[in-house]
Amino acid sequence: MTALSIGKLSKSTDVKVPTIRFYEQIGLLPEPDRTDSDRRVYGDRDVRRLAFIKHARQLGFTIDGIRTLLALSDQPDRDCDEANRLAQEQLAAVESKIAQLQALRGELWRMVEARCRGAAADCRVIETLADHARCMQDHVEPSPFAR
Amino acid sequence: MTALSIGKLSKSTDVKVPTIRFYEQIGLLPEPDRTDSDRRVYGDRDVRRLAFIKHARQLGFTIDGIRTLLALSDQPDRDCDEANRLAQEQLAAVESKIAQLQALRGELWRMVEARCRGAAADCRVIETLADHARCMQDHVEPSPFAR
DNA sequence: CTTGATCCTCTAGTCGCTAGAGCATGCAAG
DNA sequence: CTTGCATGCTCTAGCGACTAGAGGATCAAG
Repeated sequence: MTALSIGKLSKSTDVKVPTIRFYEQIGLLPEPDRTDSDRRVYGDRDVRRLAFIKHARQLGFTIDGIRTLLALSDQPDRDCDEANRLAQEQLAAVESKIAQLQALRGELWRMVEARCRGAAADCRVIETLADHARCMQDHVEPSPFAR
Repeated sequence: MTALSIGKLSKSTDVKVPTIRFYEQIGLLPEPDRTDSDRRVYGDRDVRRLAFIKHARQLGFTIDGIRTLLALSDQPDRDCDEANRLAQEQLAAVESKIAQLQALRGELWRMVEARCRGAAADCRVIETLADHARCMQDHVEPSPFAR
């Protein structure tokens, strides 16, 4: 059973030290034991939990979603419809975000392609931005997933 | 020359009233004239400027990028390398974001596909999240573009 | 004239961190 | 054993881009 300082935990999970403290503060990570001089001491459980959190964040789950997922995995006797549902939702959000970004990419392509070489007066980039009618696809609301 | 209240401007550009005031506060929109009773009065110029801003935001430009773009379009005698550069950057950011999201989508597909029907104890969703080794692609840093 | 919509300013909250101040400790080199 | 730097601690404030709410003034329709 390894005992890790916050710095070691940070290195072994690739999550920054202030972020770990932040996760503790908002209750995503349990309050760890402390040394005599008040330093946090972590164990393998914490490494696994933090890795879980990190992975879920990378997949775009919100902190709240992760909270649910963690509660689920902490009580493994419940059924996991909730987890499936969250994953589904996440997938739908990612897919709509992709679709939206592909539309934006199209428009940016046109802008970059038509780029001007002269004065900004008839700069295509600026003109395209100024005249929304130029763009063919409708833009979508920024998805709740973003970032 | 139409004179618009902030509410009319909001409706005609589909930008919320508080957002318009916020844009004024941070200097993206000029301070408009006021009526005797201190209400903001806008004109066509403002409609165009706000539409420009909205469009650029939808394309993912940051407020700072938009500030540059607006400065460029306000001084049309300058050349527009800067605008081209910004558009290029934006395109690159969007493309990398798409690639990243496609990787995430792949992983979420696998999670959703393998979804369990029993107890959370061996829930694939949770297990996948817990065991990062399961995922084939490396996750990328969230791009600066997101949202 | 009344009522409800719209407007005003100001402050604070959102999300998920990140940065900094101002200290206390731990550890290795000299 | 001292020096000095890395790491740790708590606390507060900041980021981007809004959004929400309080508490009040004004406008326009019926």
